[in-house]
Amino acid sequence: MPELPEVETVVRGLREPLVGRTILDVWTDWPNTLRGMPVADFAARAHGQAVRSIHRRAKYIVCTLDHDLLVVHLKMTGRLYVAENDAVVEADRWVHFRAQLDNGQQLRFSDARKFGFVKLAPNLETLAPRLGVEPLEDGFTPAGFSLQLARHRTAIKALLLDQSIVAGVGNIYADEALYLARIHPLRPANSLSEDEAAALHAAIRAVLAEAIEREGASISWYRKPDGSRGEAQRGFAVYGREGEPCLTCGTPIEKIRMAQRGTHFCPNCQRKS
DNA sequence: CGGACAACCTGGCGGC
DNA sequence: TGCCGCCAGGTTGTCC
Repeated sequence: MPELPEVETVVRGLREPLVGRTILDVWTDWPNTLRGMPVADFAARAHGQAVRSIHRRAKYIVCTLDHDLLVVHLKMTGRLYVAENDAVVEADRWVHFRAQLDNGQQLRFSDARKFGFVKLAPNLETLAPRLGVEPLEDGFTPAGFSLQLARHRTAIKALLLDQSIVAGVGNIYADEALYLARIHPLRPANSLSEDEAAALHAAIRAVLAEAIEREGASISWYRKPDGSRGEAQRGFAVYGREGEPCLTCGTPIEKIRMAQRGTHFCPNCQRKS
């Protein structure tokens, strides 16, 4: 579910209720949510640590505690939110982790598919050693991106999904960015001209920034921490629009399978050559 | 290095 | 209604 804009929206929504709070205890009903750390060890280590700050790196939610990082990955169906101790919300149906806070509230992690995780770690590098550049930060430049593309002959869509190149782009925004840049998803990365690389660089930034403004895309599972839906799906030009007319030329949008992922594009606007 | 594919899991949906 | 197969926004590891 969540790609960079969704994770960013969650982080922004949790900052106010979470920063400054102290963790007292934790609970889980699905131990693998903690990926190997016994819940008793997790609880003992987290106990008494305050949340100093919260930020996003790629699709990871990173809470800086006094002595550790609390790292959450939502994967496909994860939701993270803060609720009053006795409050019952819809997402609780799939809740697998709770952290008791010092103010009568709880941080809850809900995850229908159980792909996501909550970990305590000294740093993010150990957990995710090869994350690429943040696409919305200054380090992401047209020239640098062009150099990266030149080093790979794999399909450009597959490269956009590779978190070690650009971190945070997922299946939806890869399709949307390629459409905006008018580049066919099957084009070998090293076949893009400098102009095309620059156009794709700009398109990645544009689709991500717009989706953040719309507070993420609620196609199925994603919700903001307050339980409401994002609106970014309203801006999609190709994702989920198979057979519908291209917004530019009217040609029906095609859906193909590549890198095991659904891939949407306009066969007229996005040429192979 | 790259591509294919399985694994991790469950829910929702379309088809019959 | 019920059952079945298929699909899903992510990441990692293995095999060839």
